Amino acid sequence: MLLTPKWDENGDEPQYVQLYTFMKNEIVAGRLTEQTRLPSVRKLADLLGLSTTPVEMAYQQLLSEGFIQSRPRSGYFVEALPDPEVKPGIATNSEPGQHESQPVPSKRPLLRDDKPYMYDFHMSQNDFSLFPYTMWRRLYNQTLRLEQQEDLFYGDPQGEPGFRQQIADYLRRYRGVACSPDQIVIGADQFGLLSLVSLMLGTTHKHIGVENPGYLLYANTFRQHGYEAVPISLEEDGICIGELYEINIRLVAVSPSHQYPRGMIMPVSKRLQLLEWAQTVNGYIIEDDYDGEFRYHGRPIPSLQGLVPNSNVIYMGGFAQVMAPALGVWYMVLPETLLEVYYSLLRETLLEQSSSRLHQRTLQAFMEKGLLEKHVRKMRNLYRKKHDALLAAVQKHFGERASVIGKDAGFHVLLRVYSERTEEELKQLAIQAGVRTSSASFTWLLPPDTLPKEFFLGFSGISLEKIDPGISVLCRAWFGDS
Amino acid sequence: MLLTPKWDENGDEPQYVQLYTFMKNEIVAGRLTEQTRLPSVRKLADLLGLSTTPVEMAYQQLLSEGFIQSRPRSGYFVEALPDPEVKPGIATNSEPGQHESQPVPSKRPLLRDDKPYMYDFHMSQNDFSLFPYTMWRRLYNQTLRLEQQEDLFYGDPQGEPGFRQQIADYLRRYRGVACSPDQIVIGADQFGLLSLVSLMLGTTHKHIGVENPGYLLYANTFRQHGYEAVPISLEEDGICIGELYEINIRLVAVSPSHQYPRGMIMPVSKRLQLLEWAQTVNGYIIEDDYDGEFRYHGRPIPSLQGLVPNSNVIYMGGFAQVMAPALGVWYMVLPETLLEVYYSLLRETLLEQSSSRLHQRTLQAFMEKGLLEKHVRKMRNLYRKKHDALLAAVQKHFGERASVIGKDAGFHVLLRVYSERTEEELKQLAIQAGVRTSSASFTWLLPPDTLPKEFFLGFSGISLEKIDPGISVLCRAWFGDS
DNA sequence: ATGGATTTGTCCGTATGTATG
DNA sequence: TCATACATACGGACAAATCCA
Repeated sequence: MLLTPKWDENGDEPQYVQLYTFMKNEIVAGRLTEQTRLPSVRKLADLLGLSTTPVEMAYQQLLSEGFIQSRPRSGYFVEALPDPEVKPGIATNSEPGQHESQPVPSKRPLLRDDKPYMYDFHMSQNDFSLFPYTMWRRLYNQTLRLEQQEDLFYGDPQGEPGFRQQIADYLRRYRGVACSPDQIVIGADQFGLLSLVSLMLGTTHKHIGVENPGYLLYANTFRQHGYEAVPISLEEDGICIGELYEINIRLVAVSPSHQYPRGMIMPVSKRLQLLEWAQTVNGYIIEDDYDGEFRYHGRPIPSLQGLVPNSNVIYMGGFAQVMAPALGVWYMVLPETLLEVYYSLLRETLLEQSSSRLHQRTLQAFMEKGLLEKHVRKMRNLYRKKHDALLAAVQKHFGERASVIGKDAGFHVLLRVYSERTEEELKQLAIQAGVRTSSASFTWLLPPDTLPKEFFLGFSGISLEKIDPGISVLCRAWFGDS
Repeated sequence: MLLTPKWDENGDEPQYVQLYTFMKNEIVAGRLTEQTRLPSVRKLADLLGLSTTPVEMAYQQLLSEGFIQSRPRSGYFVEALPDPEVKPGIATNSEPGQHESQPVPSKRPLLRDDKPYMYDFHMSQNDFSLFPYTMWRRLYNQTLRLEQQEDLFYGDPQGEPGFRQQIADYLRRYRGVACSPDQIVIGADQFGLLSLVSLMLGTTHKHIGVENPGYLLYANTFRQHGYEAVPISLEEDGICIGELYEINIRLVAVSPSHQYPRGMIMPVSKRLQLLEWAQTVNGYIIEDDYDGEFRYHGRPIPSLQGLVPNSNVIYMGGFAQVMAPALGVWYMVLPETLLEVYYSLLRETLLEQSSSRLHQRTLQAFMEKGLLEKHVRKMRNLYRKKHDALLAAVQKHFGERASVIGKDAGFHVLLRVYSERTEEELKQLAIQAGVRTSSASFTWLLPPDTLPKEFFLGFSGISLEKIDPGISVLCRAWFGDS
């Protein structure tokens, strides 16, 4: 609109004439509409790299021809177009291609189902009612100061050192992770961190074992980087170690503390077997611990990573669940054996840190004041209430017609429904009743012959009061009046 | 520290004894230092999933043995360790592995040269003295509100729609880029965005042409994803089109508006030839426009992308230069023909947005108020002053002994030095004189037989007053008293 | 709401290249 | 060849309007 793509540098047309013609066309074509303020003489001159004179002359010309109006010391404004009846040529000309600058309706496919539901049991929402808004604002504002100008520049590509120190301390205390700050790598998203892992490990074997069913991000991400994703069966106590030995892989992703989506805990005996497998094949284990802090009854489950010192475990965590996804702060803990590989990747690629330095510093301050610990406890208590309410509601309304899988932790349970209806029928009935609950079938990388009818019931996002009525409505939709 | 990795679940040791032993060891080993406050009885019990009783018993035991001290209604605090002379066993034992929680000196290689220099002509610093601190804080605080809780959740994986609209408008006006918001993809870093491009285009040809010399990030990133990076010669007016036809490639990365590092502008004729090449081989052009806003004399150079409608150009830009790198907001503009590929990548991989949603929203508000335009002009004026001062200083001190390459735009110029000394000597002399100026030799993917002695002189980061003395010092270091 | 900083239309002195006499 | 006039462009200056703390 303002920056004319073509400009006759030293040709015959004087600059002010070119400018005048360009702006006249913009107005006639309707791209500059009535009452629109033109850029000030000085601004446009500056933008175009000219002196004010040609701009002024162009504006004067437009002014004298009545295309624009001058409000002294306020600006130039586009006049209403001359009446079409008087100049029919312009009117017909301006019809087809007008308003090119209007937003075009998006052709992008809907990736998230954002329809409003009366009862939203989405599998992993957050409840932000307890988010420490004022404290976060205060700490952010303290981070962003003139006196600390350098904090606005690029930070450590691995993540802010002080922040990594805080995370190392936190992980040691609350998740039993044994690591130094040097082993921690910050990133803005899971995909990015996993991509780094795939680059670090991809020189030899390009296979990754994943839990089936499980969190599909691992399979998807590594596939994008040329890996083959091998589904590994899930037993009652976690991934099947036997299969790991049968197949020629050296990398596996697991969620031992709270399996996604089925919620099982891998017992210590199996954990030791898994670590032994990694040592035997000289391979690596990716430990997904995205909800490790959120265990509601019984003892928290320490990480696999800290069970045996210096084991080949890559631990993945982040602040999306404990704080907010919008901050964009995730991390991973690399085993010592991968540090050199990581450093050479840094050197070769000149990687920048993707996670905002300001948010890293703010989180660091938040943790240094011991506020994270406090906030996690608050959130856990809140989610525990919801969790308990959900279980009570399911028991009350469904009784023997459904059973709950994977309780006591995380942000959802699975509801196994004993119904004659097909999964698709159940889905539709839920939608019609205004209840959001997605089927767990998409978590299978390789679906079994008969899919169990299991549905996600997320409890973290929905408000406490809506849980019981929501479950009641869902039960009635599926089983008629109860 | 607090969460014991090993816990004898139902073994012989009572819980309080395990806890007592654990904490005693922590204190003796020095991991819990004097005057550190222990977690409160209730908190620790909650954390461990126990009742308060065993925790209280453990603390009582520690108290009675003098390891900790109780301050009623205040907390338990670690006492000073018993005197080593009295208990020599502990002292000797605590020497080697003590203070495990202390920050370990990093083994990571120095990636950025962060030594303090008296005169810092780093090639691409920012001057944050004019950063709109208060306005940014205000807008950020307005973005982060209880009433807009949802903004804390995951956002649109492509980037916030309203923000993309603002970027589209901005690019059209100030860079001559023609695009709809649908074509814009937000990301937190260049590497991540380029990785997406490499995944989108990597199904067929895995080759990328890059300017030689040029910005090595393109070669490095695509190499990591299995591409071969082919150096293409640089002519006086930009990349050599002839070579593109000779080699079997279908992807090239260029910086037409201000070539990095040599600062040349690709003339319109060559731009059209380049676009024609892309059409002929059915390939793509990556246009790097990271400093397109910063042209100091003469007219701004409109983007290659907007020269011909619907051309196969991927435009790359970001807010690191115009605002601050620490925000972590970059973007690219995809051609229409790549949108479907991008969408299926989104669907398959379940990509999350990496750039912080809060910063996107804040930037959006900033742009909606027209403040970005204002800020860019301010920064450009500031950098122009520095640019002009640098050129004057070089002329004044070096005279005929050096010439300047690539002026009038960006954040650096190249100084070609006519000296008998080797590059390494010049480097060392500059360092000894307290002047930071890196050689341009690293920008060659494939160095020529004789490397010209060219040095980066960045002017954006250094303060205006230091420019002339800095150049003076540098000249004297290299040529003796002048 | 109120004062100070910034922005804005307008005006003016000057410089340069070209055409004219 | 020289002086003059004109069109075009540059860089400031002024005072009112507007924005912002």
